[in-house]
Amino acid sequence: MKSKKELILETALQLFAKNGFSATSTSKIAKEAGVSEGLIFRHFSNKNGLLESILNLGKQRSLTLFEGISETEKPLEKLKYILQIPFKIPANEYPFWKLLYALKWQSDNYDEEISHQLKSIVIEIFSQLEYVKPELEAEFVMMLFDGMATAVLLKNNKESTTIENLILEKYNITT
Amino acid sequence: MKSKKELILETALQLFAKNGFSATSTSKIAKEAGVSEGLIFRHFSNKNGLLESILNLGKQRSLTLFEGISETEKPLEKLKYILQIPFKIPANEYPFWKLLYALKWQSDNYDEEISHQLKSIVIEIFSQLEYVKPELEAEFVMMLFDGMATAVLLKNNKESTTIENLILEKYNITT
DNA sequence: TATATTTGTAAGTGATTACTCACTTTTAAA
DNA sequence: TTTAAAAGTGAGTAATCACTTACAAATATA
Repeated sequence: MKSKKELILETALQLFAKNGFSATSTSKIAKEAGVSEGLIFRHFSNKNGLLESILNLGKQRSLTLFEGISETEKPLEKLKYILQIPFKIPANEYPFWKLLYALKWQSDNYDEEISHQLKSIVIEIFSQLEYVKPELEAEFVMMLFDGMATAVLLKNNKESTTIENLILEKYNITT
Repeated sequence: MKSKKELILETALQLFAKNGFSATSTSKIAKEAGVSEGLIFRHFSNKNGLLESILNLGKQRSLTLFEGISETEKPLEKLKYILQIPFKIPANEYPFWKLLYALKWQSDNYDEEISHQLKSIVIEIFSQLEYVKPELEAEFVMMLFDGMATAVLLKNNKESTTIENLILEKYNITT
């Protein structure tokens, strides 16, 4: 059974992802979660603290997506895994990633951490594959990655496997 | 010389793009623009009306970017032009596109109009180029397009021409 | 010049905001 | 079982929200 603290976090995440952080009032969160508004501030210092808790929790849970990269040593298989990540996001984590991508566009909240780590991994991959300009190719993959994630999160693409295969073929990855 | 109405529109666009629509109050806009708050509501029915005016004005100004597509009949040149669009956005139009992309993530405001028009053009291009699955390839280009626009608008990429050329090469387009 | 219309302001409005406080209930340790 | 801490509530708070209203200044038309 969920604690009321977890209930607040989950409800706030849903509302933040759907309507935005500023447009979601603490009173709405409390009402939706079925708790008193004061309880939010007992568990979290303030509304921003609530957002940070959501972000930290979401990162912990979601970074498991990236763990699989190091399961293989072969660079092309690593690349294959990375290019598949956006399509492997579980539906229950959509709200978290939506929130993260939405916050990107508000300057002060832009989280570069995750994408930076991923990019350096991709650079290493293209170095091993002896690309002439591995940094440039990695930059391209990161752009593609953003585009894929956007497509998955905003349009609920039913035929994701076909586009997934198309992308893999462009790097001569058999499926 | 700018009218106060134009001044309000311009100021609101800057603030909406920087801090978000909900986080920007009409009093902030008025103070920043140096006009009384009441004047905002004289010129625009309400805060949402102000947003719509900004969006309409921005679209009119910015759709000139897309006019160039029909200047040539050759499909590959059309494609080349389209793939270059994100890198050709003038800096003074950044706030508008930032606002548009930020609004994408709030469900009810998601503007599909522009991207839908563009996608059907891209489908036609790949049909003429005799791709086996033109819709799929177009979907890929649209994803790439979103990723490029994000990269340009969020990271102020200094070496945009190199990544631009890389992308063109992937479709065997000489530069 | 006289008048009508548009543009602009200052001071409001009730509602909502994030957050606090005094208090009660529940849980857990001694 | 006593007691202390943690969890939870509901009624507040001042500040800010989007928006209105009554009125003045500027502009255009006759």
